[in-house]
Amino acid sequence: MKIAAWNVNSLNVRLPRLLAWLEKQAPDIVCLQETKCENVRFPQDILLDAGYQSCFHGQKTYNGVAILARRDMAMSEVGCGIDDYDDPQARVIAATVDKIRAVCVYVPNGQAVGSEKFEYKMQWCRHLRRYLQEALMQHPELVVAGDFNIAPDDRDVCDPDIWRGQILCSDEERVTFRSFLSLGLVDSFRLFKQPPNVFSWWDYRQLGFIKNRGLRIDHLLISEALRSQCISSTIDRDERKGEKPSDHAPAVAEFRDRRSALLF
DNA sequence: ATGGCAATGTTTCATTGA
Repeated sequence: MKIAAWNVNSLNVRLPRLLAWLEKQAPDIVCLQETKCENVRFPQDILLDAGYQSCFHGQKTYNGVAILARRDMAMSEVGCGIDDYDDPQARVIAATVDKIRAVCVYVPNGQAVGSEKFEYKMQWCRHLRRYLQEALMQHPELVVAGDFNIAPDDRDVCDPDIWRGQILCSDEERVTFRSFLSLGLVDSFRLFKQPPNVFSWWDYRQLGFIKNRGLRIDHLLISEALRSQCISSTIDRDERKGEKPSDHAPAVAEFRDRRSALLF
């Protein structure tokens, strides 16, 4: 079982690449961010033809999230947004897929430390934490997948000295990231020995990808109940190559086959 | 010191992203 998180930076533009990627990687669950796609325009039928059902929470121009699941899996309990938090921005969608609760998140960027958008990011994250705490109580097998817009520590930053204290890397954001983990979640990527300088986002400008000047800001956090089932967690760097890539590469976690386990 | 790329709609520029 493979679960992925991918900020596609416009589903409309990325659809050909998404379809090719689904066929190549055959993930079971995919959490998409920055679909920038209103619900009425969501390419539900095309994805169904490709073998995936979907739920989506979009808006015009900005943000937008969706969860894809293989058609033969059971998807239920779809929830949009954070409960008891009126957020005009479409940044969260959750669904239960074959007993796993998947929460797809697009954390605000924050623009600059101390800015109004930074305060929104911090407040938003406090609401997300409360929401995840509740979700964990109801669903022990939980995945929080998406674009967190936080590089958890210096290993996740191409040039820590340049980025120190900057947006995506500030202490306040890193404390916030750890506050998610303290709920009983773990960064699946760090469960495994990883090579250095693995990132999930590279600036389109200044040959950022060629020079590997990136950040690891896209994450798959998993609950304790899923930890022992997780067998790998990687970034599909190749997806950042070629024609019209997203500026983010997908994060993919693989889990031991659950179907046999369900028999007992 | 600034913008540099890409996507969107308010479209031939401004805004946003990270």
